[in-house]
Amino acid sequence: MPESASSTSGESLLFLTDDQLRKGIEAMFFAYRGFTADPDRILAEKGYGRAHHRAIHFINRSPGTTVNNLLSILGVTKQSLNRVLRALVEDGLVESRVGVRDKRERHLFLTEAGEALERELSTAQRDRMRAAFREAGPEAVAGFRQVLEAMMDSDLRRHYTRLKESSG
Amino acid sequence: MPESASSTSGESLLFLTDDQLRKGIEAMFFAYRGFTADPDRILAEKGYGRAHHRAIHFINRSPGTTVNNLLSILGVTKQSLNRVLRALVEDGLVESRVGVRDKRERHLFLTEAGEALERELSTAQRDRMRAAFREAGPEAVAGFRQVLEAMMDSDLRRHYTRLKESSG
DNA sequence: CTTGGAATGTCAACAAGGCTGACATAAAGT
DNA sequence: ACTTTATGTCAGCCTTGTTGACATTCCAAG
Repeated sequence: MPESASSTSGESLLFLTDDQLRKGIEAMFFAYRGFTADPDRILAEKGYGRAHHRAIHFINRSPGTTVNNLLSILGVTKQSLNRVLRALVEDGLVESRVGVRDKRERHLFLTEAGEALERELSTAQRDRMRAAFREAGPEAVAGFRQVLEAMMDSDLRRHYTRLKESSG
Repeated sequence: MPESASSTSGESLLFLTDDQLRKGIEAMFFAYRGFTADPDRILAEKGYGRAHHRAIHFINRSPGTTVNNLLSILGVTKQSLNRVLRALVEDGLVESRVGVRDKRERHLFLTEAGEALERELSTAQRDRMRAAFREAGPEAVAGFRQVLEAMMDSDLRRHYTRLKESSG
């Protein structure tokens, strides 16, 4: 039986009790389902999955990015990403250009059609996020972001921070 | 081009700009990876996956729950859950008892071994959550929970609230 | 009481998207 | 030129989602 946080210093660390932590864990679980629900529906209609969404999202955020860079952001193997990218290229949503300086690299761009899908997906996801933000208020949103950032692995936080600062 | 929140009323709704929403979305994505990373490592060692973790977690939370109840919490098909439960029962982590009143139902319990694994997993996950909570502070944690609750689908929020109130 | 439908859980087969291993090509170092 | 390194592709496996078919149990209508 873990008896950790309950018996620490003295200055009201009640928010660190196992019970509070468990609530945080369950909140994370249920909220993530809501977070992905709307894009998932759109993707299913078009025969894509969450993996395609992630690729589209980050290509849109960093047009011209290489496959390798995308890999380190997404944290999957290149073989896995390759399958998804191949489908997107075949369907004309993503363009893959061989590198000029280094011909081993492929630079990735969304086509017009790819941008259209990206807008559809991100609009749906933003609508949900906006409703949640509005309901909770700006103070809560600041706390939300602080906790999430503290929960990231440090190498992922690097990616997050870089993206956050570009056009933020 | 979505031009939503930027042009709303007048009282400092800057936290609802598309850019702020995008940061929230990316924070959710990267944080969830951290959230699952530690249990995933433990599970992989033992030949289990995230699906097993979810089943173990909620059986521990509601001992004697039925398969059907678990289904509505987890949001997967009974066939999918059944595969996972079968493995856990075969490995002696979960006990499945035929219902007394209604023999169609199976009531689920963790065995000693199941409880041991549950503790190992939840301790790892709580450690991460505790570090994040401590770093962010109690105010941030309150906001974190508010936003997550607002992001849930209403039927999932029902489950969350019921669990939250039991032993909370 | 029996019989037909609803609820519950199980088995089989398939698809998406992770994974590792083997390999092709291009660049870079010796 | 030749090996080493980086990058991307192809093949095949595993987990965990999915639907479809089915067995059992319960319950309500006849």
